Amino acid sequence: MAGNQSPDNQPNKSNLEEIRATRIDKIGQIKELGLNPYTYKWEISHHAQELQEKYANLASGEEVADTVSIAGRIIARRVFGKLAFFELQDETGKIQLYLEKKKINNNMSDLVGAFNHLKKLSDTGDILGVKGSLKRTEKGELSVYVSEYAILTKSLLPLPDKWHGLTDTEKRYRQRYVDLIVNPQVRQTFRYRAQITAGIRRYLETRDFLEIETPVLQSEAGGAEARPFVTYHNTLEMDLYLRIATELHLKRLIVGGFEKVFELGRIFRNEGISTRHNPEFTSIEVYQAYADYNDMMVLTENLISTVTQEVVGTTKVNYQGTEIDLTPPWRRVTMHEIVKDATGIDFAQFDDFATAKSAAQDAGIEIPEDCQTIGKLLNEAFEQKVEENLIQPTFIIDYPLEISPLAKPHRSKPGLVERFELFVVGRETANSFSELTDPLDQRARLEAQAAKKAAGDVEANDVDEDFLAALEYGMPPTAGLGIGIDRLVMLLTDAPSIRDVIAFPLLKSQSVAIKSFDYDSQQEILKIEFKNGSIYKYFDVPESIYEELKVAPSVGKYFNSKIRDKFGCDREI
RNA sequence: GGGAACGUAGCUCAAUUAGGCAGAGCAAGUGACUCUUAAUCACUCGGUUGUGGGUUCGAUUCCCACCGUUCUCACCA
Repeated sequence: MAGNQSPDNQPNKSNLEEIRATRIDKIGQIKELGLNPYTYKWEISHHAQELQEKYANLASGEEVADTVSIAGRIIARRVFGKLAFFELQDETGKIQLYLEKKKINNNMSDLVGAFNHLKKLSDTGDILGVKGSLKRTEKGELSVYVSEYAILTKSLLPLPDKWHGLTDTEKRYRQRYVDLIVNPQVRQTFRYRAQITAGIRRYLETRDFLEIETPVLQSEAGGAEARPFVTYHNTLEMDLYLRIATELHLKRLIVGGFEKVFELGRIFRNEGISTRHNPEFTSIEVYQAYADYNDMMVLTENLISTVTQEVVGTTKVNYQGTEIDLTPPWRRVTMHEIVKDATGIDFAQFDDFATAKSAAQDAGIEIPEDCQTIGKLLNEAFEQKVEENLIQPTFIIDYPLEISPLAKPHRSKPGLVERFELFVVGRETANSFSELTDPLDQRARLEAQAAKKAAGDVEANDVDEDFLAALEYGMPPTAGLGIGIDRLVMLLTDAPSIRDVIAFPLLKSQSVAIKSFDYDSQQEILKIEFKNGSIYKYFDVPESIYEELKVAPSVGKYFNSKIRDKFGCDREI
């Protein structure tokens, strides 16, 4: 019974492959016992957190007869001869399992040696279901006093260090599932994120806003200045763009007669990646007919502070060591005023660009090539001297017209539009305007954009004629609002990087490691052996490709660009 | 795209200053153990030091290229 076999059957190694092999061997042993290592169902009566709360007052050493059934992942094992303590983690938290040989064997008489099988065949990482009563151990740890168990899913790969966890940033992002298993605060971040988006939707829906989905694939990518992703529809034989904003379609819905619409969804911009930018990100755009940007400021304050109160429990949040007070009302200041405060320059006083430019230069503002109007100069001054200092929530209002092609001219300030942006912790977090409803004015502005595109500006758009047609049917006075959801979630979850609030952020694909390759010139087959041991055959590969591969400075880079996904292939091993 | 830093066992980290046998803890394996909770004790296994070159008697360490990550600048939200 002790099973002391000859020493030749266990290689006794412990690198990853051997750990995996050992666990696969345990799968066989589980099956030999007539059990399934990948079961179908487990009836759960409670979650860990629920039990911790319900039995918080159970005294050390006490037991209660209540039977419970829970399931989760084994994250720690402390095994004695006839007794074992496991830590089980479910979505809500952790609870200890008190596993006693006598009790388990008595209750699981159908499985001879049930306790020993658990000891031998389970590993940290396995998904386990248990039934039992509640007991607080003599040392004070609330535990499920297990009478019955089942290994629900056998895990083949070892978990990261139980004490240090997983800290390697790259692995955390690439293998988020592991990150989620071992870092409870990461689960909490995504729980918050879900609550925030749900809270936003609830807030708007109770105020009679309708969420209407608009196309992600568009023949014109408009509504913002950004470089789009391009894709191709085979049957229609046309290029399509992934949307860079939801604006132009939501406005069509306003034309159609809806008075309050919004869409919370994914936007795609083919631009740089940073701690504040991901190529796909989530925005919400809200449009309300018969309202203006003043109404949107109130909506923004109330929406964000309400959701923050609901999710975080307060409207004062700590972001990277700074307390951010989201209690409304928020500071409102015009762009002209705040730039004047920061630089001493009143850009409203200038009549000609040259004077304004020299004043700006004197104030230490760097002026890029394409900055050739007073409005753009003002915006440069704002971005360089003001933006990063706007820590507490601040509405910057009344923007220059030339940087706001979809906004309505200001009702009393020439050259400006009725627009605001919300800044928190130095970041643009929301953008809103009284929407431009004049189709002729809109056409002129879009045509100016199209001219920029024709001149080579990759962020400018062509004229969306259908959108202009919609405006020509007549759009009621409307205010629009866009909020960057990822940045809002960062703020509310104290996340330093946007990647911390995106479950699966975009990373570069890891390079293929090629061990060797050879070529059959008769059949035009290129055979490539990878370092992970797999061998692929690529078909119909011209000899020239093979010759180039041989002399390529980086085999992996050449493979990625010229061979991978370009030729048909079969996996041999 | 530019700049800086980093990449060592499944995980967390040493060794690099000044080139000289790559080392721990956790995890894993075997055995003991009925109150542990980073369990303990004994024994054991685990490495092409990101990849490819170069310098050298000798490279984890120095040099070059490449791959990837992080931060940052640019672009942008």
